[in-house]
Amino acid sequence: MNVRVRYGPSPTGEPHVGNIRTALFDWLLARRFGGQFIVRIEDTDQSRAVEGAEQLILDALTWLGLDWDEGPDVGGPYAPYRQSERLPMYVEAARRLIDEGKAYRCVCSPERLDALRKSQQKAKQPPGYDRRCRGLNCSPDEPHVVRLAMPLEGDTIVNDYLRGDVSFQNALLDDHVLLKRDGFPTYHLASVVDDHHMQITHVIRGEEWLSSAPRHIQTYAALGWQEPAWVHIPIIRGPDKGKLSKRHGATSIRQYAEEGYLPEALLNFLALLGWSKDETTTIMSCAEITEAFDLDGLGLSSAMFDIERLREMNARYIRDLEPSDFLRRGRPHLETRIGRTIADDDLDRLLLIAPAIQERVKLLPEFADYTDFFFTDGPLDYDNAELMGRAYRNKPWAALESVEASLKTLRSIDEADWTTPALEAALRDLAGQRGEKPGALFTPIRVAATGKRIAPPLFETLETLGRPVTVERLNAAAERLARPDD
RNA sequence: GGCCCCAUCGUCUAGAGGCCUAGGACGCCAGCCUUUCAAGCUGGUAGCACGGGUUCGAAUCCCGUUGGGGCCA
Repeated sequence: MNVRVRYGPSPTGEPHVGNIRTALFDWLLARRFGGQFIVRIEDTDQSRAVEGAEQLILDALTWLGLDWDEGPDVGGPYAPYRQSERLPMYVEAARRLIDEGKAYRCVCSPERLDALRKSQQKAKQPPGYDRRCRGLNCSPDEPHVVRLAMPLEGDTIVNDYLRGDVSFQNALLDDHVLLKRDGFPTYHLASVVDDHHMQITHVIRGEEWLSSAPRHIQTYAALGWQEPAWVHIPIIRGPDKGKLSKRHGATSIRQYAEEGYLPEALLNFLALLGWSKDETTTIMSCAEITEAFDLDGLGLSSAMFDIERLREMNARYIRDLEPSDFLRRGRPHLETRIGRTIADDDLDRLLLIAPAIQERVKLLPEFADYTDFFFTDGPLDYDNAELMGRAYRNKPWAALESVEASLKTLRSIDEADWTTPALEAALRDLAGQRGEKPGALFTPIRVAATGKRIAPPLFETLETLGRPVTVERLNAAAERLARPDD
């Protein structure tokens, strides 16, 4: 199967999950069948253009691992890949259509169009241009738009790849604008002209375009071109059930990156929104998805974006990371927390405890919560209530006694024996001797060592922290208990 | 309002006439494990929107209703 697909973002802002999923399906189809994935910037609406947006779009694709074969930055055989740089092609197409009587200039003023719309509204008639200029051969010297002369009767059949034939009555479609007053094309013209010239085989786009597909099909017909395969994929819905949009829950890709989602997790999640491999598989690498991807696996009903599911999938991906890889991905968040950079060697101290942390972290920034105390020099920030825990609640003297016992035990362990198994054996033994539950003994140690009630497993933590720091922090805790809060 | 699309657990989905006593995943609930928090393990909860057909047989095909969504305004 020959496949050439394009992703046509408008540089009006950052891409969000809704439109990046379209890019993903484009990319998957291209990679699966050895075709080309093309990025084409659709910047014909000058008023909505946002400075720098194009780069943000490319960055988002790169972050997700979606590489492109042709595009505005890398060029390609059908360059340029920005619509604003392809204006002559649209003008030429429009001119040809006018010459052949398939399109016409329309000099109707915006005011007239406005009045027309209002009167139609009042008369409860279907809105649309009344074709007043059709057949009038308006002068090219006056300000004008170019409209397509749509068929007046009959039906236009959209052969949608997923839905089959969808038929629209031509009588209900008006003569839409191809070229605007400023000489820029509308989406309707530009996408058709470009898709044809760029030899696009499959137009994959959101279902919201299905109702304008007949216009595109008529444009292809008027130009005498062969139409591509139409693949209208279901819309992604937000929590309010409506189309996911910037106003309603659509988060930019960059934001997901900042919140600590892994690109591979987001990719897996997005692929499963509307597509499935089989009855049981949910966790798939990008390579596995690519290998299994097929348009026939796409569903027809719109899916809701369930952030909770994404979170869990992300947690799963984090757990499955190689520990050293995990540390490197978490590092920036830790550095932000402690306000300084961490060298590789220093980071690798955490290798021992990394797997335990991976089990706990759902979003990358949480990495800092489980590791910042390893890199803190001064006194830890916690209060005595935390230190005493449930077992010693309101009993500072008992807590002090416990901490001192732990200290004594820990001091008895040599630097050379300062390992997780030895620490665990010694402290469990101590709990047994004292006849108390392990939890009662361990809680003050944990808080003293980490400054937190919720922390990674204790013994690995102490080993990683090292003997001197552990002893120092327990000493500090003992002092605090001896000197009650003011 | 007109046109169009869609319809399986709360969510994502499997299912293309008998393999369905409707499967999986996330969530949720319970239990186990347990040094906090997690993870893990075991079990459980929950769905074919409704009504008509077609058929020996329908989640699966057809029609209608209802509901949701999209586009145009």
